[in-house]
Order: sequence, then structure tokens, then C-alpha cells
Amino acid sequence: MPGFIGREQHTIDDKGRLLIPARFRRKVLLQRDEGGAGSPAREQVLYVLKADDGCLELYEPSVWGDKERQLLKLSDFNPEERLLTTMIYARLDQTELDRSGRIALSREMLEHAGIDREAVIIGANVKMIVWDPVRLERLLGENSGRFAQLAGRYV
Amino acid sequence: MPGFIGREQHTIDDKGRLLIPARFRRKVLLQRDEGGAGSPAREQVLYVLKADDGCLELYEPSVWGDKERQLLKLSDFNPEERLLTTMIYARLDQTELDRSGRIALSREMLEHAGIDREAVIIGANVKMIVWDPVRLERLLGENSGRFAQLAGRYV
DNA sequence: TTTAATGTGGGGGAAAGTGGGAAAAAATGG
DNA sequence: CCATTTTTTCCCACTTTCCCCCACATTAAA
Repeated sequence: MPGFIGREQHTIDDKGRLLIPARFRRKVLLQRDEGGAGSPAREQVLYVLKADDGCLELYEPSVWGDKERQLLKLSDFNPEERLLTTMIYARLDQTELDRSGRIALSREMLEHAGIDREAVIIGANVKMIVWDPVRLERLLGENSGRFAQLAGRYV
Repeated sequence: MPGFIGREQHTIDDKGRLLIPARFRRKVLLQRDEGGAGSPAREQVLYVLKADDGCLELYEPSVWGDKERQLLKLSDFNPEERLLTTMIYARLDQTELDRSGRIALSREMLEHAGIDREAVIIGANVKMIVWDPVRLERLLGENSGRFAQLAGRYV
């Protein structure tokens, strides 16, 4: 359980690189290398998923692995289940942290989240969510009145 | 159950550091480290939450953990539940006490609470709440007339 | 009065965040 | 299959922020 908590805002440079905050970085486990003979390379991997509400989700491998296990149970031949599988993998990508702790986000991912130059990273315990600052502010502003009601109902 | 009780006022320095009163500090449990190889570091952690009424709430890990468990039950795909999750984590931060028993509050958190240089910390048993002294006084003043009615209804 | 514990402030080293040059790899076109 | 262009990624350099540590003032305890 990673336990990503906190909110930060960082710039995305011309190459589309997004810095993962140091405190989150420490919780991204090292991926075991694939038994390659000469490669002792262990990499920090993150899974990137386009979410419905217009943000991006970043999953640490062990957490995404749990979801993956669910997906593998789905039938290849049941049309509904097959469609769901396609939809999810079509929205999914995999990245590695570079030596400075950044990940490269594709143009497509950035467009999905409406991210230009600035991005807000929010720790949501088991995953990180990435928002365009303006879009997030709009979402929170438009729904601020519902917070008490929702919190009361669910928590 | 931490059992924070009492009211104190302290200054916040230029670096945004707020002293947790010694009597509360003793009730903030040590967090177990996360099995990191070289780090035997145990830290005193507090969770900071922007509250709706314009103050900050400080939670001791075991208490916040209970809330967290509720949040983990919420669906990733139900729009309402997802929105609530986003709203809460967008308001949440995590801090550690330094050797002097202080926590660093981000500029954003301080702005939310309208805190400049002075802060009132009130023990509310299971959590601490942090107010700008003026704002707190105004709230209490404006609503002093309602006290008897409210107390009568609920206590 | 002495001693310890608490609250407040700040210097300085280390780490984090940001940007860009250049080599390496991949994609594209003949 | 090679040549050219584009993209990726490794690396270094700079700036800013953070945090460890110490110093001191003040209060409480012995």
C-alpha cells in the first residue's frame, strides 16, 4: 500500500516531462528486472490511465497488478467483457521514472487531461491523480456546495 | 484515542512552522517506518485537512486511518463517490514533526485558514483544529446567541 | 537559585525541482 | 537496406526550497 498523500503543483516542460514529487517517489517500488542476463537494470514503473472525469491516474505496479488480476478473469469471448478489456487497455500506458524522478507523458495523455504547462498531482492513497489546475479548480468550485452532503452520506 | 484537550495560541514563523503544544505532542504516536531497507526512521506524522468552515484539522495517523478505510470502500466508477474522493484528497496533506515538535504548513493551507502570524490550536479530543484567532473570534461572536439552542438540541 | 522543559528564530548544507545539450534510439521515406 | 528526420533519454548545471541543527529566550519544575 503506497500511501500517497498530499497535493503539489509542478510544471511540465517542453518534452512533456512531469516530476513525481520526492515524497511520492520514495513510495514507488523498484520493479524487478526480467531476468535478462546482462541487465541489472531495475526501474521505477508507473501505469498511466485516462480517467472518465478528465484527469490521469498513476498507479504503482503492485496496485495496478491487483486490477490486472481482475481483468484477466474476464472472458475473451463474452462481448461485454471483451469490450471492457479493450476500453481499459486503450486508455492505459506504462512509463518509467528517469534519473531525475520524472515521467514522460504522451501528447495524447496530456490532451485528455487538458494539461498545458502546469499540473496538479494529488496523492489519493493508493494512486496519484493528475489534473490541469484550472480544470480541477472548476470541478471543486462547481461542486463545493455538495461536499457536506456527500461527505455526510458516505463517510 | 488521542484525547487532545485544551486551547493554545502560538506564532507561525517565516517558514510556516507551527508548534504542536507539548501536551498534544505526547499523544501523537510514532509511525512505523515502511520496511525501507536502510531507513530505521520512525516519524511523528500528522494529517492536515482543509475544513469547510475555514480552519485546518490535524489528525493523528490512527484516527485518520479509520477515515481512510471508509474512503477505500468508495467506488472508482460511481461519479459521486469518485468526486467525493477527489474533493477530500485535494484538501489533504501529510506532515511530520521536526525535532522541535513543529509541523510545516504549506502556504496554501495557511491561506485557506486565513492564518498570518498567529494560530489558535484547539484540542477536540480526536483531532486538533487550527484557527486564525480573529476568524475564530468572529465565528464565536456571531453565533454566540445560538449556543443554548444548539446545545439544548444535541447535548 | 538551579535545572529542565518548552517555545521561537535562523544559518547553512543537502535535497528537490527545473531546464537544456547531446548521444542514442526509433520512426519515416526512399 | 541505408539515409534523414524526429523522438527519446541520459546526463549535467543551475536555482530554489526544505530540513537538520544549534542558539537562545521563556516558562515551569525541583
